[in-house]
Amino acid sequence: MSVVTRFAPSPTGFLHIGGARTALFNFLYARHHGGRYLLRIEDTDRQRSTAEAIDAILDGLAWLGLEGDAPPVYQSQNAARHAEVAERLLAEGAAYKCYLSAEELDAQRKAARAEGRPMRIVSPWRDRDPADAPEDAAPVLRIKMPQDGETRIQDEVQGEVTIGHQQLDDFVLLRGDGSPTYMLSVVVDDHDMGVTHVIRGDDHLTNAFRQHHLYKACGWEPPSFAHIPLIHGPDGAKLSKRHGALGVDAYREMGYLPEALKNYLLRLGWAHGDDEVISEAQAVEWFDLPGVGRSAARFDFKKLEHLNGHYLREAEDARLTEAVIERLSRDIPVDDAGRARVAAGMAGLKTRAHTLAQLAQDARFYLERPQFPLDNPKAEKLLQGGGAAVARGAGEALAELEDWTEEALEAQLRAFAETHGLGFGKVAQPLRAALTGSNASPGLFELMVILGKTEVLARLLETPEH
RNA sequence: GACCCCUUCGUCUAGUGGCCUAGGACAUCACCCUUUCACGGUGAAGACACGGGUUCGAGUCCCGUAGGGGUCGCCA
Repeated sequence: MSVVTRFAPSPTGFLHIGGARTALFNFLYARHHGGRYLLRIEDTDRQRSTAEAIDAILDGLAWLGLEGDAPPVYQSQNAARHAEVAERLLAEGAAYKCYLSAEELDAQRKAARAEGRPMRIVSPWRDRDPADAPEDAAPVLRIKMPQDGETRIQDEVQGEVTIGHQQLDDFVLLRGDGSPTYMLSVVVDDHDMGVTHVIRGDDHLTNAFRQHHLYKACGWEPPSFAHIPLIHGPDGAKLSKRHGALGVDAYREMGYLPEALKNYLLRLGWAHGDDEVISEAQAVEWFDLPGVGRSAARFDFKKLEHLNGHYLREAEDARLTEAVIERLSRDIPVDDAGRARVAAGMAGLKTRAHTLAQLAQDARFYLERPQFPLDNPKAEKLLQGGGAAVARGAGEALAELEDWTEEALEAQLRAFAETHGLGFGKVAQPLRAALTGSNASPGLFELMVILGKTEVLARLLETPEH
C-alpha cells in the first residue's frame, strides 16, 4: 500500500515553527516512500477559524515549498459526511445520545479530581433508556469506549505505548447542535483521504487511543501513528511568542532563507549520523521515522543563523540582489545604477552576512552616502584623531589615478601609506569608514571599483573634519 | 491530581552491550589567515541526571528516584 501523509493545521493563527516542522516531516516521509503528501485545513471550529489564518498558513507553506500534492481539503465542508458516520454509529449501537448538563459534567470532573481518579466522564445515558430523555434538551452523541482492559499502540516514534481504559471516556462525536467534533472529523477525513501515516506533534499522543477505537467502531483499519516531540523555547519551556512561537512569516521577515529554516528544523529532533548540512534531495533520501528522537528540542537561533549564513553564501547572487533591493527600497530610493552596484557587490557582501536583513543593511552604502556623524561608533572613531584627514589625503592621491582597477588601487594606496609612514591598516580603516560608514565591509578595493572613481573621490574628499 | 512520554557537552545530536580514554555541529575561548568583518584552518574547554540491579562487560537492558514535558473540553 502506498504511503499517504497529511499536515492538518487548524486555522486559528499563523503557521508556527512547530507546525512547519510537522509539515516538513510529513512531506519528507511521503517523498521518501514515494507516496503522497496532503493538506487539510481543520476549520470545524467556525468561531475561531479565520480566512486570514488560512491565508497565512498557506502562504507559509508555499514559502517553505511544502504545498500539498493536491488542493487542501477543508474539513468544515465534510460536516455532513461526519454526521452521517456518527448517525451510523448510533444506529449500530456503538454510540449514544447523552443528556448530561454542563453542571453535571463539571461536578463529575471536580469529584474525580478530589478523589484522585482519572478525570473521566461517566454518562448514565450510555445504558439508560432513550425514552427517559428530557423533552427539550439537545443531546450530544458520545461513542461507547471499552471500559475494561487496555489499548496498546505501536507508535513509530514513541514505540509501544499502553493506556488503561479507565483513562478513556466516552468522548463526544456530535455536539448539541449536531456539528461534528474534531475527534470525529479527523478520523473520518483521514480515512476518506486514505491517510496511512499520521505524523503529528506528541500533544496528540493520547488522542491516538481515542481515535484508534473510533476507527475500530467504524470498521476501519487505524493508520500507523508517529508522534514527534514538541519544540521548546531556549529556556526549555513551551515555545512562547517571545522566543520562537512566531509565524514562519516572521522568520522570513528576519531574513532567513526557506532552505536554511528547513535544514534547521530537520535537524531538530532528527539526525542522520553526523550530517548537518543536508540538501533537500538528501533529506528525501535519508528521512525516516526511526531517525526521529523522542525528546523535546530547544530552539536555537544561533545555529539557525549559522546555517542561514551557509545557504546565503550558496545562493545565487541574482536572487539575493532581488531580496536585498526589495528590503532596501522600502525606505530608500533605488535606481538602476544603484541596483547594478548591489548586484556587482553581492559576491563580496553575501559571505559576510547571516541573514537577509543584515545583508540589506550591509549593502546600503552602495545606494547612499554615509551620513555624518556616523551611527556606528566604531566607524566614527576611525575618523577621529586624523582619520578623516587620511581619507581626504587618500582622495587627493587617488584623483590622479587613471587605471581604476583593484590592482592599481592597491598599489596606489599602499604607496600612499608608505610615504606617510603609516601601516596599511591605518589607511584602510579610515577609508572604509568614510566610504561605507562602517568599520566592517567587503574588501576595500573591490568596493571602490564598484562605487566608481567619481563617487569614491566625492565621498573621500567630502569627509568632514573630526 | 490521574495517566502517558522524555532525560549524552550551554544547545542540537551520534551512539542500538565490547569499535567510547563518548564522536560531530552551533555557541565559547586561543592561535593562524588578513585592509576590516565574515569565511576558512588549527587547537582548547565542555556531557552519559541520580541510585540500584542484569552481565565477564552498560551511555546502551531492567527497576526506582529526581527533574522536565504532554494530555485530561459540546478547542483543535
